[in-house]
Amino acid sequence: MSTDGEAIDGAGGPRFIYLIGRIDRGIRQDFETRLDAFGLTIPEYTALSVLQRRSGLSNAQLARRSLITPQSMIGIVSGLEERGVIVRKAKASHARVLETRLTPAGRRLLAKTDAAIQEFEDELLADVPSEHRDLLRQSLVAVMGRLQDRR
Amino acid sequence: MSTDGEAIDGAGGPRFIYLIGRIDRGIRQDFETRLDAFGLTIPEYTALSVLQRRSGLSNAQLARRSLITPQSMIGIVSGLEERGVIVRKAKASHARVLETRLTPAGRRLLAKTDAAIQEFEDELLADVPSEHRDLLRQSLVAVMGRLQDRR
DNA sequence: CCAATTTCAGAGTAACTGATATCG
DNA sequence: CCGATATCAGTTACTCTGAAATTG
Repeated sequence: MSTDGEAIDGAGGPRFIYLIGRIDRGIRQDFETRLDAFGLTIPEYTALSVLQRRSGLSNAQLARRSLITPQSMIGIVSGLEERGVIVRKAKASHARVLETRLTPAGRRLLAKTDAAIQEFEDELLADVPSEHRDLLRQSLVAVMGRLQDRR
Repeated sequence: MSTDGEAIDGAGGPRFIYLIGRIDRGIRQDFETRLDAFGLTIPEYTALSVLQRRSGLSNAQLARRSLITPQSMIGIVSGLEERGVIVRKAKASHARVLETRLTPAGRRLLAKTDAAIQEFEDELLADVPSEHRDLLRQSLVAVMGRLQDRR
C-alpha cells in the first residue's frame, strides 16, 4: 500500500493526461526488465509487434504508426536487422522504399517474448473488471485515432 | 487520416501496454509545446499539479506518488524552488524532511496553465463518448493502484 | 523540380544507479 | 546502528532537429 495517506484520486480525480504519463512511467521499468531477458528494448519489441500484424511496412510507415520520427525509427530497425530478426528488401515498384519483414528467427523471438509480456499485462489489469477491459481498450484506441490524425 | 491503409487495430486489437506507450509519446510533444508557453516542462507541471491537491508533501513522497526516484524528483523541485513557484520548509517534527508548498505565484501560474491543458485533454477525449469517460478514468486509476502497490 | 524515403550526425530531456550526509 | 530523507554526480535510453542523398 501507498504510505502517503490519501487514495490515488482526490476530489474530481486525476486528469487523463496525468494518468497516461504516470502509468507509462510506472510500466516502463518493469517492462524493460522483462524484455531484457530476451535482449530487446521497448521500442524494438514494439516494432516487432507491429511488423507481426502488418508485414512489409517501410521505415517511414512504421514511424508514422508509432508516432515517432523516421530518424528515430531508423535506429531501431537498423539494430533489429543486424541481429537478423527482420529483413528489409527494396519494394519492386519503388527501389527507394525498403519493405520490412520478420525473419523466422524474429517470429520465434517474438513468440517467446509475447508470452512473458501477456502475463505482465494481466497483472496490470487485474483490478479492472473483465467486462470493462474492452471498453478501456476501445477508449484508448479512440484517443490514438485522434493523435494519428494530426500527423 | 492515416495514409497507411488499415485501421489502427487489427484482429484482436492492440495490447494495453502498446496503447499506453504510444499515446504517451503522441501526447508528449503537444503537451510540451503547450507547456513551453508557460515556461514549464511536463514533470514540473505534474509536480505542481500534485502539490495543489496535496500540499506539504516531501520530496520523497512526491517521488513515490509520481513513480520516479527521489533523485529524479529533486531536480524538478529544485528548479521550481529557484523560480519561486514553490517553497520548501523543514517540518517542525523532523528537520530532515522538507515540506513543499505552492507559493501564490505558483498558484497563479498553475491556474493559467491548467486552463490551456484542459482544452488539450478535451480534444484528445473528443471521440470517447462522455458516458464512457468516467469508466476510462476509473480503469486507469485501477491500473495506477497496481503500480503504486509494488513499491 | 518536387515530394517522399532513407539515413547520418549532433543535441536534449528525463529518467536511472551509485554514493554521501543527516536526522530520529 | 537502522531506516528514511535529501542531494550530488555520472550515466543511459529514447527521441528530436538538421542536413544530405536517392527515387519516382
